[in-house]
Amino acid sequence: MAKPTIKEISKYARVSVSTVSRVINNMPDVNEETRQKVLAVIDEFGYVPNANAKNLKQISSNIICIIVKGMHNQFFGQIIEKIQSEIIKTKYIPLVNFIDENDNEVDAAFRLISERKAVGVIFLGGSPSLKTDRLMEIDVPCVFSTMSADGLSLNNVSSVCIDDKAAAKSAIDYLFEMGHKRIAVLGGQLMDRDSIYKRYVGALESHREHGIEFNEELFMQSKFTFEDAYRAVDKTIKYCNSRYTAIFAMSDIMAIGAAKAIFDNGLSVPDDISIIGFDGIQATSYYNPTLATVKQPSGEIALKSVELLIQNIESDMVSQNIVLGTELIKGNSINCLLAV
Amino acid sequence: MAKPTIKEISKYARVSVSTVSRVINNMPDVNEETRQKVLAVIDEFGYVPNANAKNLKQISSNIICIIVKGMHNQFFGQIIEKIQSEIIKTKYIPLVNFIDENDNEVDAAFRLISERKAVGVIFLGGSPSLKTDRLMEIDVPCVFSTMSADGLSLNNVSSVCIDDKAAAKSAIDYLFEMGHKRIAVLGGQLMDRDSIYKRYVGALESHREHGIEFNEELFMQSKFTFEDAYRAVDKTIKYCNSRYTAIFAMSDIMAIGAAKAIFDNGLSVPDDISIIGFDGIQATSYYNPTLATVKQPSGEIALKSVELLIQNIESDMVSQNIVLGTELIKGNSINCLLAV
DNA sequence: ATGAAAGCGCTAACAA
DNA sequence: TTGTTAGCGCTTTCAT
Repeated sequence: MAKPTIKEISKYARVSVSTVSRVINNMPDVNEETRQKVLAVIDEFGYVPNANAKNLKQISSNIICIIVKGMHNQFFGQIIEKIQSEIIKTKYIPLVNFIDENDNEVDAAFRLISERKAVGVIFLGGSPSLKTDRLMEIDVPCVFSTMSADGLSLNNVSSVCIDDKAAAKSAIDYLFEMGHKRIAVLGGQLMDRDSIYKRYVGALESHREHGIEFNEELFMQSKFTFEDAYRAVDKTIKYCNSRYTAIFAMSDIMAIGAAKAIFDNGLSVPDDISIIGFDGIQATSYYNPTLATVKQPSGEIALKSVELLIQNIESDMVSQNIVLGTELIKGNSINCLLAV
Repeated sequence: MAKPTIKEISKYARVSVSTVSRVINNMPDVNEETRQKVLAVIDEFGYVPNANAKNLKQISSNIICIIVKGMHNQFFGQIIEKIQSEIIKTKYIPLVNFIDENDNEVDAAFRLISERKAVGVIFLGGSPSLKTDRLMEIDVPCVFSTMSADGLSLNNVSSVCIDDKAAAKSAIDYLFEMGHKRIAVLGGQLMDRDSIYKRYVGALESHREHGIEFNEELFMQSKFTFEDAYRAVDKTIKYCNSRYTAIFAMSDIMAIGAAKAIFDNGLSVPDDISIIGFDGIQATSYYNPTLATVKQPSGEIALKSVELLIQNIESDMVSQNIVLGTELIKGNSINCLLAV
């Protein structure tokens, strides 16, 4: 038999379709003998229930969809893998969707919810928080992973992230501690994504606390890619008269692009310019020199995202914003400018 | 209205459900006026067809599933993204599934085909070719992406990959050209994955052609991770008496791990030990020094994989094994030992 | 504990 | 060109 249906199974097991349905759904009200008989037939014919029919009937599907925007880096890679594996342990089914940088992530979520009857959504990357009007219309729980939903006051949206401001501040604080005074910030478009702006504010705050005014010229805007970070840093080295002794990069990928630009200009990391990155991807530990970074607890972020989402799906919990701690990894990419 | 169905739309548009169905499926036999009217109502109510119902009815689903085993690297990341975006351009729907290193990828495919009625499968990573018996039972077209299915003689299985043997050989040839004689090979478990074995054979062949016998001691086994490659290389530097002047790593990730181990032992790349990697991920261009590598045409692999699969889904094509060319990227990680 | 039967939302004959 | 209708495979009342 090619693809047996529940009907066929019921025929061969000499029971009704409802009984077979009860067996495959582990209902308690089935005679043990009957259950065994049905199970045997299912096994014999290699029967697999048709998820489409099941979901059609049940209206909802226990699909959790994960919408990923911009997965150019291992940081997201790690998180996605972990999210998937955590979801699989439950009765839910992960559906990973990579969307283009130019696509609207909330629209994508909508589509999946309508089309596939997804029961929950995890957003990874992008800036769904800027699409509140559309987001509000989503009638299943959502979790922003690595991005804050604080202040959004949407009760279907929760978040698991770090304190971007504090994390960025700790990085700059460290640079100041090491005697740096002219610190460049390599980041994305401000306002564009919340976390980017917060990191920027953290950088400013650290400057203020150290009694140093941040020179706007030392902000280098770049996309979160190797090449764009390279380009940005290369340009300032070649053409700008604002000199700096350290760079705070808003991602490790950018930090690596920056480092390469420095090397290619015949300079050294950290002797000429120190660098600290952000995220804590594995590649930083294997770079030459080992890159300092602010490590996000990616495993924990993934785990909490899934837990929180499932909680929200199963009970009517209120929206929560979980903030996790970061860890400063010192590496060998920062020079101490203080006479010891 | 919460979630309008085709019925509701038909009611409000004052047409029958079949007409609505015709409109949403772009059938030609609909009066343009009627079509516009229906479209307007669909838009007004924000109607989205229920994919479950559609697939249930159609038995098949136009879902293409992509089974990814071990996505620890950007190489796969790039390919997945491209495969997704190519599939989206068609009428098919990508369903990405990451599976654990210990899970059986063919079983996973089976599940998706049965449960979701997937119409095609792309395998990325893992070693499905070792599971021919189970693979044979799959009744939808499959494509191995980056892995060869040559010699499998399963007519539902095609592949898009590079010539691993030739590619590895070209890397080692280049090392010989640069005057290296004692070349270490850093690779995975032989026999485990076809492509790994082929790369090994390519390495041997190059040695033979250059009249040099490959010293088995110079084969370092490692998983395809930074840390394991690091461990393997660190060990040989510290404890082995077999010295080498160059390493051929079977992946760029391994090459980076190897490089770091060399640096941490106070040696230099390329002055003490030269390195060439494999895959051609972006990180190699941004490493310090720029790493030599054998670049796989990842975009083309992704594109051809999708094209081939769809061809096989739509017409009854015979199984094909497409082999694409690689490019040797020279980088700065290889020292020339020849007196010039 | 089990069965009969009514749909879930959609497509695809077939009829008009 | 449009409408009517019979299922697709399953779950879930409601009887028994």
